[in-house]
Amino acid sequence: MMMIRSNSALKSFIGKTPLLYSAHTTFLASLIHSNSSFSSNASADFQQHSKSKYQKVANLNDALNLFDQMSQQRPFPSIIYFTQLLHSVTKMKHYSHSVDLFKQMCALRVPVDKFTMSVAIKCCCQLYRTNDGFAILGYCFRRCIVPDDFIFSALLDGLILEDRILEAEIFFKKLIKDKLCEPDVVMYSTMIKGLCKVGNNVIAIQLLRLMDERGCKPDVVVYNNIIDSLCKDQMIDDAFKLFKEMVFQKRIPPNVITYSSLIDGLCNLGRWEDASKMLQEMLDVGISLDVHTYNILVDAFCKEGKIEEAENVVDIMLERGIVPDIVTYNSLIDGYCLRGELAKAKAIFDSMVFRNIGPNVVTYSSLLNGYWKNSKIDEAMLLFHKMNEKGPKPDVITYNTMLWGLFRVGNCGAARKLFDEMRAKGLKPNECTYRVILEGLCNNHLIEEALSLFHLMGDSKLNSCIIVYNIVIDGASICGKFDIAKALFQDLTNKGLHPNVRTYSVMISGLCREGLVGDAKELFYKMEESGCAPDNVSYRVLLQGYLKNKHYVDVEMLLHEMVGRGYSLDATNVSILLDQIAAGSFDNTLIELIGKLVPKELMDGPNFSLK
DNA sequence: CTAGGGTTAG
Repeated sequence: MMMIRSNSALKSFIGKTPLLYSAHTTFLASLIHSNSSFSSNASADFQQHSKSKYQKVANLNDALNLFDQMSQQRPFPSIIYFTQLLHSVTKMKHYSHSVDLFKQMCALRVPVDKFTMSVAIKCCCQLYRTNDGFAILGYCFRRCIVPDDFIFSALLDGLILEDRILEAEIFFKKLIKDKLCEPDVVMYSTMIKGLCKVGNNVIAIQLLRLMDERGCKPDVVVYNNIIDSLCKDQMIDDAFKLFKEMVFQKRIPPNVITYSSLIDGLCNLGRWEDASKMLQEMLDVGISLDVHTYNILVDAFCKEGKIEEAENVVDIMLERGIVPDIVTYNSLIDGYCLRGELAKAKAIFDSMVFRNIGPNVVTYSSLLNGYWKNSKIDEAMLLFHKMNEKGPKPDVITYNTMLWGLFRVGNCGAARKLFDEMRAKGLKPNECTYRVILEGLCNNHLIEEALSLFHLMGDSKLNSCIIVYNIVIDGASICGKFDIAKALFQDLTNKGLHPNVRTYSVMISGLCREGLVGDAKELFYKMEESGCAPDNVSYRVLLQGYLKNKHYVDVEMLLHEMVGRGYSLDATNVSILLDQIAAGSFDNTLIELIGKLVPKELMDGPNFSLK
């Protein structure tokens, strides 16, 4: 059975590079040969028996009914039972109901204690209402309840959830300085998570060292936080350094999350063979893949366009008794969308209902994204309509997707309306929203509006972002306002921002568009000096500038450099070069040089017969 | 004696 599937997978790889093929196969092989993972639930069952009925409520309704009964008894049942019930509701993630029950308890004068407070604070924080959490902390002080690590951790976590990292840091330091508590491993881990969240891996590692020095031994969760963050930032070598430190120096056994993070990091870098090795290592040390790990693999295959492989992984999951969840199906939808197979994506979307998995906001957004990327305007509009009628509530990402699509088809008016609508619904546009709008306006030649929006952002985080600058600089330059582009380029350094490769490429392209080839060349060689090496795109842009401005003297040198760096030409370059060859502008040595720079994809095209 | 906190996937 498995062999047949592997063979069909094999077919899909014919024509691809052998390395990729074997890496994928090994990858699958290690999946196939791994042990089935039917873990014993004996201990869980045992624990079930010792649990009270307040801890075992199956759903929200039961919990609410039970609460009603309890609140009518006199005297009140033990606060322990109330708190257990509250905790059950919290574990079901019905945080707002939990807070509600807590409020009722207070109103009924049920003698709430530290444990109750702790659950209530936790719920406020998870609802992005950390300020309310702090209000309950004040209530604790008034009631002479001394808050403990649990309460402080919940508050710290809330600040981090709301991206209030600076406040989190101040709070954390204050706790230590005022000796309100000595942070334990969970609190350190939470603070470290926050630092990682804002990309401050270096400080996170410093805190890891500090906690060790202060006598709080880091555990696998602390390491996982940093390892995952490093993986997400594509700093996989650092991640492995930490991994080895954890395993060999600290003797902390990695868990399924450690491996999953590393495998995810490797897959995102396209390092299939290494990912495969890690998967094997994980199985060798006796850790089975869980639904998250499988989902990472499904997602990785989907992102590579290897849907057949992804489907194989799903089959393996099913065979092993691991039920694919909404994340699995969302990845598959993404994968089919990426390949332009919208009917397949829609089929999965529709099938989810039968599997008792209701499509969530991610599912809808993915399919919408697929429709827009493939120019299925009507389908996108219809699906969005359906979503508003009877689907999950669209979130910022949904709106960003819609805005992107509307701008792409040039419907700036509808985009405007939708933007107003999203704000009317109380959704806060994020950085991505502004990028989408700026780019949309620029691409539709509405540079004035883009600039006024850009200036409207003032000195916020939003326009102190190099990506945003790149968009506006490019937009201004495309719209013939190169003086503005130049001013913006100056402006960003004044703000202490560093131009990146893209910024330089955009500027070089702009200079060339203005016919200022000399300046373009100067900037091109300056960027390397500034520690920003030109990439393939920079070369292609400059070459295009040289050619379009008939600046032939530097072409040969540039081509040689491109060969040296292993770069290649794009379709535009090749097309102009072919014209020039036909016109006799280049001699034979140059034609040979060009031949080395034409990528295989372009060679196969019917328009290019360059040998 | 019974109760509470942190890690992976758009």
